[in-house]
Amino acid sequence: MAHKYHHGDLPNALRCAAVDVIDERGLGSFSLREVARRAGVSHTAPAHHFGDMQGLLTSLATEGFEHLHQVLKAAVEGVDDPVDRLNALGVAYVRAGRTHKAHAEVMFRADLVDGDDVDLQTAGLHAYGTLYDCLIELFEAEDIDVDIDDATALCWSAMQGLIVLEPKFERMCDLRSAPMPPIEEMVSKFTDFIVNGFRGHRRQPT
Amino acid sequence: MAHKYHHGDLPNALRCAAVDVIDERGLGSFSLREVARRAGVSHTAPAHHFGDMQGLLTSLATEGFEHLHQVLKAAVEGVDDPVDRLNALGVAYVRAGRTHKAHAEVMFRADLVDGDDVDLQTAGLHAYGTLYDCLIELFEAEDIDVDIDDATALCWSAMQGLIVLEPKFERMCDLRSAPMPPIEEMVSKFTDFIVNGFRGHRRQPT
DNA sequence: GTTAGAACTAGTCAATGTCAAGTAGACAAT
DNA sequence: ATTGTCTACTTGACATTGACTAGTTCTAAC
Repeated sequence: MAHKYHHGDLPNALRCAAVDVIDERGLGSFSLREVARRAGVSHTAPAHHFGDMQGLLTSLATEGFEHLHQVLKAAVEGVDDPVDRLNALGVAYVRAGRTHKAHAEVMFRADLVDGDDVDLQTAGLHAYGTLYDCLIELFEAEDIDVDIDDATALCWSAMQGLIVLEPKFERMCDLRSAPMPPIEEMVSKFTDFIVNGFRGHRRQPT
Repeated sequence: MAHKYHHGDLPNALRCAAVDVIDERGLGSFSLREVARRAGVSHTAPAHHFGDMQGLLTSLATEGFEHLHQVLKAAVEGVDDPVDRLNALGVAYVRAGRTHKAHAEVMFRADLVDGDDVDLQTAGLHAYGTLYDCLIELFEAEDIDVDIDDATALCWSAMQGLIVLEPKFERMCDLRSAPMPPIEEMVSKFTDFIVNGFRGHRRQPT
């Protein structure tokens, strides 16, 4: 027979199916049963592995953060200048949000995921750490006296806001029939402004 | 009898009920029927005024933007210094997000609202304009040469990101048992960094 | 008073998340 | 080989949901 009773790695298959469903129909009309259907299992199979819908989506969000962490690590590799590194992180971040739209949509949706999930937290912390470390290096290199947590928060907020608000910005540009610059360009501008802002807090002004 | 057949202003009553439902049960388990129940009308009454769920939520989002516009206008009133004005806008923005949590949750959810809705667009544009105008004044006052749309995008993104990511930041602080500063303080820090960043693009350096 | 139409209700339908109960296979102990 | 006990699933049922169709009730213009 074609189908084994034991699937092999159903949790992963369900995650993939979930990504497909979100990509095709959007999170608004996401359905556990549709996910099960695509994975070729019964409609209650997902519950067995993830408990409920929140469990599946939390697992997806965790996967998203883990992937983000990898992407961010890869982005700074081989880049020496701290500012370039920061910019590379920003670009990688928004690109990850684009290439993994389904994951990105879920990752910061407090109403859909279980924020207390330990795996989710550690995965998020790892991604956070990459940015955090990058800023430490930058501040040491340029002798900047800014609280790292504040700086990390600003950088992350700006990138996250950019991703969320991009459709709105695009509309604003359309209304004035001005073309919206590619998002990577926006990231570079943001990075430039923010780094400039940090430089206002140098210990010994040049 | 106590109830008139015609409600008087059912659309408004439904919006209020919707806010209550979102506040109490969250957007995840939001239900049109529950809204109707709370408003004391049949389960199909909302459809008559808003078409469908997306219609109701779009109306809520529009209301949110209109309120935000009022709040932002009020925040800058009587504040003369452009930087103080920008800071006041930021504080008002995050406070509006807190005091009107239900609206804020809906306003930027592309999957729940109809982005093509004209009322929603104009309401959003008005709120955007307040920030836009504030930055124009700032740049004129300080002779800064930065594209206003880029600047607006950065300010808005940072504030929006702060609201969305605040729970995450709080968790990061908890994990190191460091207290999270009040969000208004974060806004002021962000504003400071960002304005500093803009100042790096003065036409005639001081 | 009649009538047109707006405001709202009632009933129905397929679809969904979750729960309870059952079944199929793996695997170790006897 | 058989038993027993896991895990990995399935089947069936239930209440709830959004949306649709077809009515019903009230308002107001004439």
